This record gives sequence, C-alpha cells and structure tokens, in this order.
Amino acid sequence: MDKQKVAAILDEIGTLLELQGESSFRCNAYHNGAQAIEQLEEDLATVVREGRLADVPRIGDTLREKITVLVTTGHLPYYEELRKKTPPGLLDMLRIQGMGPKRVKLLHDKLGIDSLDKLERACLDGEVAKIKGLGEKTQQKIVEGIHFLRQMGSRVRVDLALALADRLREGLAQAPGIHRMELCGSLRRRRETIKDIDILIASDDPAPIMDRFVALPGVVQVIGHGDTKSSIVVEGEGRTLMNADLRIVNDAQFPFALNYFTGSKEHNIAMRVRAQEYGLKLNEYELSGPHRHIAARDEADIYKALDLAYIPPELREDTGEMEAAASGRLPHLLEIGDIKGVFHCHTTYSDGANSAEEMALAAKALGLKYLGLADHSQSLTVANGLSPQRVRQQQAEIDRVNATLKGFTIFKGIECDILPDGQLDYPDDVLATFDYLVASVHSHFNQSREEMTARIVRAIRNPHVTMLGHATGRLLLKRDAYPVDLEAVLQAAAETGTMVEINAHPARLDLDWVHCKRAKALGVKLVVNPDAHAADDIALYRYGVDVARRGWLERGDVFNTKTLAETTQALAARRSASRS
DNA sequence: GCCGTTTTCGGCCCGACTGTTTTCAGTCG
Repeated sequence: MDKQKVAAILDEIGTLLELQGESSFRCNAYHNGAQAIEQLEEDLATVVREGRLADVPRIGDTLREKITVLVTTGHLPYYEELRKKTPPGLLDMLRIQGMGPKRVKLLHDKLGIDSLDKLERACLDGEVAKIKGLGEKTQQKIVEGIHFLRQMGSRVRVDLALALADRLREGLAQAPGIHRMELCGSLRRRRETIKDIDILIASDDPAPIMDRFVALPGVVQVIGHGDTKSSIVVEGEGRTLMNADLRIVNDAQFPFALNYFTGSKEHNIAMRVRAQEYGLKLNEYELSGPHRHIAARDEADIYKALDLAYIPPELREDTGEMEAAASGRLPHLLEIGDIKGVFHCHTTYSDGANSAEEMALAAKALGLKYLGLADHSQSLTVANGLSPQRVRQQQAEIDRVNATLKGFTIFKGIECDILPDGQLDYPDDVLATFDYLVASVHSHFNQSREEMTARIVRAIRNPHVTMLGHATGRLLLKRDAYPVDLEAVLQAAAETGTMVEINAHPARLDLDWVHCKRAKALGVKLVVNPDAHAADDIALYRYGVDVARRGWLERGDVFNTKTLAETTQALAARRSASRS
C-alpha cells in the first residue's frame, strides 16, 4: 500500500473519531500522522521494513503499530471496525460549509440523519431548526451549503485558482484606502490544488473595501461579512466555484497577518513554538513579550526577530525549513529567470497546435534561449505519433528554422513512448538522430506496480534516454498516478545520470515536490518542462518552477538553467556516450 | 495520540464570525 493511501486512511480515522465525539487532540494526532506520512520523502514500505518509523516525527507507538499493519497486510481491522460504525453519509455531511463533527453527530443522534439527501429533506421540512442549538438561519445555511457542495468539486487546479484570484485582486485594487494587498494561504505557497482564495489587505478604513469585496462581479453567495473578515463564493472560468476570504488589518499588523494567513498551519505552529522559546507571543497581529513589542515592516523582520533567515512561502510546510533557517542552511531557491530553455514541447507534427517556427518565436519572446521539440513517437497513433520518415521531415524543417534564428536554437527531441516491456519506440538508428529523448509512459496504465517499475527502470537504463517524462502519469483531480515504485525509479536515475522531468503542466505537476526533495537528495538532475501543446502553453513552465521551489531545488539542481552553449555541449556529450 | 533543555503527566494555537444565545458553542483557517 502506497503512502498516499496510508495517509488517507489515517486522516479518515481522525475524522471518524471526531464523529464519535473523541477528544480533538486524539483526532488531531491521526490528522498530523497522516500529514507526516504524506510528506515522507522516502518509500514508506522501506521505512517500515527497516524499523525506522519511530524516527518520523508525529508518529508514536500507536500510529507506528497501525501503519505497520496497514503496510504489511494491506488492511487495518481497527479502521474497518470504525468505518462499520459510521454511516458513510456522515463524511459527506462534514464537507458542508459550517458543518463540523459536533453538528453532524447531533443531527445523526437526534434525527437519524446519515446522508446529504436526508439532511436536505429534514431542512426543507423544518425539522433541523427545531433542534436546540440550531435555528432557522443555520437550517437555511445548510441547504445553501448542500447546493454549493453539489456544484463544486472540492479543490481547484492552482492555475485556475490563480486566475480567479487575480481577477478578484483587480476588482479590489480600485477600492480606496488600500496600503498593501497580497495573496496568502496555499495559493501563495503554490500548492498544486487550492481549496480557497485568501486575500489580505492593509487599510485604516476597511468598511468600504469589505462592501466592495462582497459585491464583486461573479460573487454568487456571501458567507460572512464582518469588519475585518469576509467570505464569499465566487464563480470563475468554466463555472468553477471557489470560496474566497478577505482579511483587512492595519499597516503595522500586515506582516504578521501575512505570515499567519500564508501558513501552513504546521509552519505557524512551529513559528509560535519558537516565539515562545524567546519569551514572545506570535499571532496574526503582533510579536510581543511582557516588556517589549517587536515592530516589523515585512515578513523578513519577523523571521529575523526569531533568529531565522527569511523562509520563502513555498517552503513553509514544517518539513525542516525552521531548522534550516536557524542554521543558515536554507537553499537559494530556483527562480523563474534561471530557466534558459525547455525540452518538452509539441508541434503540429503530432498533437500540438503550432509549427516549430511559431513555437520557437513564442519561446524567444519569453526570453528563453533554446527550445526542445519533443513530439510523440510512432506508437502513440491517437496523438499522431511520428513515423521514422516524418521524424526525418521534422528534423529537416528544424534545420531550416534554426538557420533563420539568431542567438536561439531548437533542439531535436522526441517524446518517446516507453513500450509495455520497457523498450523504446524506435530502432537504435532512428534514436541516434535526436539531440535528446524524453521517455514517457502513455499506455498500459493497469500494469502491476512491479511491472510498471521494471518497465520504467529499463527505459531509464537505456543510454538513449536523456530524461524521464511525467514520472507517475497523474492528472490532478482527474486520474490517479499509475502504480510505480518511485524510489526505485529515482535510484535508477541517480545511477545512470538520467534526468527526471518536472512536468509543469498544471494538470500534471509530475514529479511532485515531495519527490523533488528525494531526487535532489539522491543527486538526480531535474528538468522543468511545460509539456506545451500550443505556443501559449510554453509559459506554463512557471508552475514547474513553483514545484521545484517547494521541492527545495536550487539552480544547480535543474538542467535547463544552463546557458545555450553549456546545454549544446552537455547534450552532445550525452549523445556521443550513448552511441559508443 | 504525541511529546518533553521547566514536564513521563498534562499540556496540546488562537482569534473572528455566526447564530442562538442571555454568556457561549461551533466552525473555520
């Protein structure tokens, strides 16, 4: 059982215990444990086998035992018992805005409600309002919450959320009296999917800004409207519905509020614990002690007051950044301007929308110095994969375009299918004509974990392969990763010097940030690629830079930060090595 | 259930908002 699954089960146990009315601390221990497992960089089965679970923070004796049973046997009787005791509909009810474990339990105990449908019916019949502690308004909010839940998927891709957030910010920017405005929350930390949009404003006159916020175009519901905090549901591109919160503080409070609302929750707790060690109290308004009050112009001042280097938002997950910041070992993170070119782009030769020349000009306009074209290989007929003859045609075309470009080069690549047995999709003489190869899995997703791992490792060991494309094949919020032992894949890449792509397309973000950290630890070189299928898509590599930053990567960890001359030389060296 | 340079027991982040309340519980982030 993989760690995502184990983490999901631990998390669900925490929730089920909440519904039983268990102590919140005990419940949180399961939620915390789930997070610890999810963010584990290593292979969970290995850690369990080598008896190193006890070294993982937030995993104690009880959780260690349960995780071990789960990993070794594939199931956990304790969890199954708990599930049997709890109707599945209660978990759905928990997802309603304003419904927590106490109210779900109350409604279940008093009215026997165990599903969204029954809850909606009870609200419409006025039964819910009759319960002591609830009332007409709560009943109405529950109906609205159910309606919202049915329309909205729970999380939204980071690019869609960012576009919606930008629209809100533009709308707000016209309000009077705004000193500063920033995005916070998971959007500022650049998580791959986003639950809601958090905006923070510094102002001395919040009321008109709040009034403007709840009346912005696209607002479909006002959940709360207070002096310092308001909450709305807003509609974005493709009828995406999202929650958005606005907080307003004064300018002196702004850095503390920005830090607090950026999170993560775990990072905040670590920060407060550190403040306590300094005899100080940290909250969203101030950092202060009994005899002093620490002023801050920006977030860096807060970190400085606690003897920490400034921690970029992407690292704030309580996965070692506090220790690194305290000892001056924070990485100097990759920046968007470090990227000099990208390697995984498609043209009209396969399933892209633009020609080689159009793609090159678009890349050049973005300030890039080179572009790798990697259309699909012949087996992928649905994507118009290239026969050896069409490979030759495309390469001739690239030569013609290259002759017209100054200070810019198109590299001849291919996104070569990894066939079910791990072989590549062309004979060696064709493979030898490319400047580089991206090897990817596009078929037979239902192979066993062992088969899939062996298949990918075999491709990695093939000297023609320059880099592995989208390592797990996941499509965020749509399709799970195929089963694969990433640890084995990364180790093979480390041994052979094969690079691993960070597929930056916001639908993929694959390799993910957790495994970027692992790849770096193993010495694997990463490549940020947009997987562009149109000229406009090339700029998507920015989302891969976000992943790299969350994965603690520095410029030297990423191949496509090299200059054109260095890249040309490095690719040529690899090619001559693979031919010999 | 986890954790420990004040603790192996007794803590565990905390403030805003809402609704249903006459002083607070529940939810959220």
